[in-house]
Amino acid sequence: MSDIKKVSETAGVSIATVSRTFSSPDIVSQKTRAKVQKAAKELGYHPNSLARNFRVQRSYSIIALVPDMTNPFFARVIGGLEKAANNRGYTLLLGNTGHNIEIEKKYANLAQTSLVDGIIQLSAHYPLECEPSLRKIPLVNICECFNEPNVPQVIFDNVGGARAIMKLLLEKQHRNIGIVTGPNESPLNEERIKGCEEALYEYGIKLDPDNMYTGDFTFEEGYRAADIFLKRETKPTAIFCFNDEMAIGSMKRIKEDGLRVPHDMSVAGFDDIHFAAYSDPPLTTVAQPAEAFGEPALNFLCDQIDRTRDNQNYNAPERKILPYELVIRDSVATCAKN
Amino acid sequence: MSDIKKVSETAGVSIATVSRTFSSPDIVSQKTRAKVQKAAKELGYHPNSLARNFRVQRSYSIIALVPDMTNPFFARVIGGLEKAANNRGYTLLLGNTGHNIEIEKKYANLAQTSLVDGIIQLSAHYPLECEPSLRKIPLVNICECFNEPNVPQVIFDNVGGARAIMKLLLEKQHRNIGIVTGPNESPLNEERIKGCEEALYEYGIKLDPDNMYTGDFTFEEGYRAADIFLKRETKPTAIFCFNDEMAIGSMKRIKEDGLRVPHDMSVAGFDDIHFAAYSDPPLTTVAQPAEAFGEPALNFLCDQIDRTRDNQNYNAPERKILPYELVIRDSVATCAKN
DNA sequence: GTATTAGATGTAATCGTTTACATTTTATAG
DNA sequence: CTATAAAATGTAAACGATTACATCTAATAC
Repeated sequence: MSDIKKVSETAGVSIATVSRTFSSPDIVSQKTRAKVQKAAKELGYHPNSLARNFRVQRSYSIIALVPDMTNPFFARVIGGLEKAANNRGYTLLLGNTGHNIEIEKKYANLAQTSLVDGIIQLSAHYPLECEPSLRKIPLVNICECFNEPNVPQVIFDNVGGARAIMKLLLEKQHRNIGIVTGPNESPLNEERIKGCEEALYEYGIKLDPDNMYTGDFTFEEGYRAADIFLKRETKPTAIFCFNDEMAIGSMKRIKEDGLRVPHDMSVAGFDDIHFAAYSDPPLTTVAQPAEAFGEPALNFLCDQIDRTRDNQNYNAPERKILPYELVIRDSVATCAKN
Repeated sequence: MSDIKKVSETAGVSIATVSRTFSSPDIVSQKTRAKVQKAAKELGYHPNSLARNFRVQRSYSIIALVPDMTNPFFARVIGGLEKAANNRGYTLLLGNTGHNIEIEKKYANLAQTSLVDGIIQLSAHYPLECEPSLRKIPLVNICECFNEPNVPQVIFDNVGGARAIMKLLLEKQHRNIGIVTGPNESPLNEERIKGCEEALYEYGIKLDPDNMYTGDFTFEEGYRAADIFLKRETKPTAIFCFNDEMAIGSMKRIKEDGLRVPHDMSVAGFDDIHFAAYSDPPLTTVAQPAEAFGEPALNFLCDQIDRTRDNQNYNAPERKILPYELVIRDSVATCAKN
């Protein structure tokens, strides 16, 4: 590989000029710029980013800590992040943590060794092991959020979404609704439960813990939840799953009993994954604007990165809430029993 | 941020010793190592990877150029790549190209600026724009491959997989089989077509172009293909789609006509995405060992990286073929017509 | 014409490590 | 105990760019 020096020699200018024609072309004259570019082309020269990043002490890359890339929802979120990152001249690294806290630390460590300029955490816990006092690494939390001062969040309106779809079920006369939640710990889960409560409250109904099954967002758990509900003396007339995968799993189980969705039992999901339009029947669900996390997340993160470099003290923590959208397809019908 | 010098001062050793306790701890004595680690901890020191990578002239990261991360099959491939990369101390960057050749070039350019040590290309064309003579960048091609000398490939046994599932259909007495292919240009597509031909040949049947529909691997195109086949005077008794998404799209369309899968029409897919077990009916398909691409891909790539650094001339190009596996579920039945 | 200024280029220090080589310390053999 | 080898540590030169500052050139004003 040829370096800046070789180019400067064959172009007959100083290395500073070569550097400038690549990093701030506007301040070098037309004529010299042409000379340098010609020489660079001849020699097959490309500025060495390793050297550049080292010199300016930033990597122009950020990492997203994603619990499960295989999850279609996260895949969409990542798409949005990537686009937003590229718009700002950052490259996006992905850390697939598999919910494993050790792997997550390993990735977060890239920030401490200056390999990435900031972190976007998609799970609900603080990813760095260092003391709070040393927490100087730009970080934003999206999707599922922990509550830590100074960490900006961009979250989805989970309570609104859950409330809306629950109200839809209630409007369709369902009164015995099975709810398949995610794992207990997650705030996201609590918010969706809160949304359910609010909707039920409007109809004068209390949330019945017996009607709740704690799943884990997989097909398999949706299947299992339906299995349990179906074995009850008084089956629910509708099942609301906290994500689409579980809803599809539930439908599979329901259909195995010869029951029809939605005529015999309604099913609602959450997320609106691509597949939701192709399940049988197509799933009624609430759409999260997965791609929309990108822009605000990068706004927050770039702000922090710039502030950190300028040694400014941080502003008040910020938070952006993304709106939901109800997607009505064919898996919910008016309750037959009433 | 504290640097190596500060640590060396507070530990009372030279910077070389500090460097060594982090990069090759075995060659520094127990006692000094402890001193250094203590000092580092006190100061919150983490070695600056930017500096390190610059010094050793490698980034320990590689990039995978993936056409569509949202595609569940690629998501699995990426998972396997990531694991293999991590095992070798590399971090995996992802470039989501969206089939866009400009974006792809942009990502590939990271290699020319030394930001990544190598490239794993998941599509069937050469990603670098430089002259063949300058092609010194470690590169391996997986999944869908172009044929370029000196670029190792790891591919899936597409002809074997297609032949096997086609033979299954033929064994079940199907003689009029609709085939939904991917876009024409791709080698992968040609291979699967070849597999179909081979199976048909064994039964003395010629591949009939009229029974082929050129799709694009989306649900929507599968749906459209089935729509066309269903409108024929003599409908096929089975449809074989070159991926699961299209198969699921086909099933949706077939069921809309009140036809049952597989009793009235059989459907077979390709890939065995997670969803294939949860479609209605569960899909008979051929499993590609998506995660298995990772290991051989990284073997090839690391070989190249090391050879390039040692200035060795390249070996003969290599190629690894991954075996298929038939996954028999409920979407294929014996042909009713015969 | 000269004085003044803006624009273009050059010089050289610097970023934080690694590592070849030199030196010192420690262990082993006699 | 000394001689020798091995192990541990130190010294200092890289790696390839950026950039503050100095210098030179060209443009403008008078």
